[in-house]
Amino acid sequence: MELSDLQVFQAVAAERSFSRAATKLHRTQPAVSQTIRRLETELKERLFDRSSKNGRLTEAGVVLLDYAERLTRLQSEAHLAVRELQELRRGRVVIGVNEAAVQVLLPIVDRFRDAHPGAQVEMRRVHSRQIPGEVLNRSLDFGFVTFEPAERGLVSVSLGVDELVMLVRPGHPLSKRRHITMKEFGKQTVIAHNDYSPRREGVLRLFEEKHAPINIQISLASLDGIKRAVEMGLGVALLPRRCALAELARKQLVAVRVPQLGMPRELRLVYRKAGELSHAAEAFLRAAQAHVDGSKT
Amino acid sequence: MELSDLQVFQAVAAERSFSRAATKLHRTQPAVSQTIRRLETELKERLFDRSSKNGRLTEAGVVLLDYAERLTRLQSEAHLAVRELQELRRGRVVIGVNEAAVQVLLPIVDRFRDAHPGAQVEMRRVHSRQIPGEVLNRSLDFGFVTFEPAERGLVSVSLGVDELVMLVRPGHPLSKRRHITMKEFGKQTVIAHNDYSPRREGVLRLFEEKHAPINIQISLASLDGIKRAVEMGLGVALLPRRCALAELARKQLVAVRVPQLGMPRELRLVYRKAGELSHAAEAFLRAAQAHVDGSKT
DNA sequence: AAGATATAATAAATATATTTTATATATCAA
DNA sequence: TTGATATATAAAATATATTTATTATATCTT
Repeated sequence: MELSDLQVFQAVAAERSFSRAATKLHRTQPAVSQTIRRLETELKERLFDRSSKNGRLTEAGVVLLDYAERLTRLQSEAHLAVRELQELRRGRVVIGVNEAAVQVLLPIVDRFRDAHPGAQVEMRRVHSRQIPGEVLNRSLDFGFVTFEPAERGLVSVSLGVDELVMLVRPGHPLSKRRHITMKEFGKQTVIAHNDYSPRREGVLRLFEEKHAPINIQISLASLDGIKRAVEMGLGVALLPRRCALAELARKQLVAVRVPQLGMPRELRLVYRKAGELSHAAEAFLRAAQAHVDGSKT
Repeated sequence: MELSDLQVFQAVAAERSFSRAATKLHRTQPAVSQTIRRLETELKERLFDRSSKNGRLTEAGVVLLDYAERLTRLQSEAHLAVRELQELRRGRVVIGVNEAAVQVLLPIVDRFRDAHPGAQVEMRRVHSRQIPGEVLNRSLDFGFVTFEPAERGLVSVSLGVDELVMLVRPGHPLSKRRHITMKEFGKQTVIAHNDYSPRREGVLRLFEEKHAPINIQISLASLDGIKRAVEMGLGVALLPRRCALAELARKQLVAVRVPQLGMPRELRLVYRKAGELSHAAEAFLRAAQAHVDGSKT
């Protein structure tokens, strides 16, 4: 009694016909007949009642069918179980991030790779606006955003809070200050990103309302360029603290808060609601959770 | 993935060695190697860790071993279930009877249950007319009838002969008689069933022809009611002897033959022609046969 | 009741798998 | 390193399963 035999048996039982089962299984009718006969001789029992036209199961056939179903189900479960293992090991997590996110995510990625060395992590540059859509359509497993997406079917967890801070070089006159006002910031030479975003517009408008219009004198295309320019003393920048975590730790740059701005922003990891995640993705989520929990304490 | 492959896999896991497993399975070592490799390529996953000498299972191997055990256990359960069916430790016989049959069948059922305590017997109330059809369409395994059904595909065996007798209470004036005439019966107060049947009509007509019309003064809906009424001396009844076997044995009632009626009726068990019966049904048939043979002697 | 049609069983030929035999390679211990 | 043990690989032999062609059987029609 082999699983393949039982599958043939199931097909015959389902189709109520040897020949229909044969075509369904891409075999010939005699092959099916033989398989059934093999089972029957092994069990010393007829499985189908040949006397009636419509392939009716005998009592023994009914009993065996039940077991056949349980056996084939268990077999596919076994396959699945091994696949799941593989997915964790070979699996791949794709995260959509914007430039500013990398430094926040790196410790999580590190923790995840530690636990699952075989798994791959890809961090893909995606504009924040597009992230929810791409997570939903499965182009991404995760997205890193600073807002709570409205799309249903998405969930998000907070990875902490961030705020806009003024970045200056260590020797800068304001570098010893704990915080400054918006007016003070307005007087600075500002180095900024040169792309458009609604949030950026919002910030600029906020400064205008406070009669402290920002004086953007240098605009660059990359976050890294901005930071290097600030380090060189070409001016100051207003960026989320998370964008310069590494430089702040190394004291290459100093962050000065601008409390008036009052724009603390939550960093969120968004993903499809549970049950729709790959095993690798779930493991990544656990790593993220562990990281958040670890940071809190 | 076949059950035989999994059994090889289990042997290797148990022996922690390909070659020891091979000797245990009465195969050669390469055969075992191939089987394992077959499984591994199917699952795209190694099952044993070849790097260490002692055949250690990989993570996937551990997972598969669990399923292999469940699968082989289920397989032997399937075998066992069919065996049990064959040995009649399971199985079920459904018999269609009318009210009058129960007393005749009970000793057969008793004998059958004695031999096969695990088997179930269901006696279902079915109208005589419907019995042949229900036996043919397998709603019933057996039917108890008093005629030989014409349907092809059906066979029947006689369980003996029965006749209509007059039932009276022990103290009744006629209770000591061996037999009476129809005329004598015509003078009695008769308690009868109140439903219609062609046979009943035939009997009534017969009495009229003999100028001894029956005087039905009480008619009841149940066989039991009739017998109780006779016991109470309300009248006499004309019923097949089999209907009152128990009461006759206990001498609660007395049967007096009416030879003129001359309507001995064969009691028959009908069933589908051989080869289409379940093991339980065949065993029941054997019990019936044995009962008939036993009664004759 | 006879013939048509569908379905399953059988037998021989072919194809496919599995096992063995023989040999190679790797690992571990001394 | 060698020698011992264990697993892998390759080719031939064997066994098993599938197909093709045919026959048997049953069911349905008329």
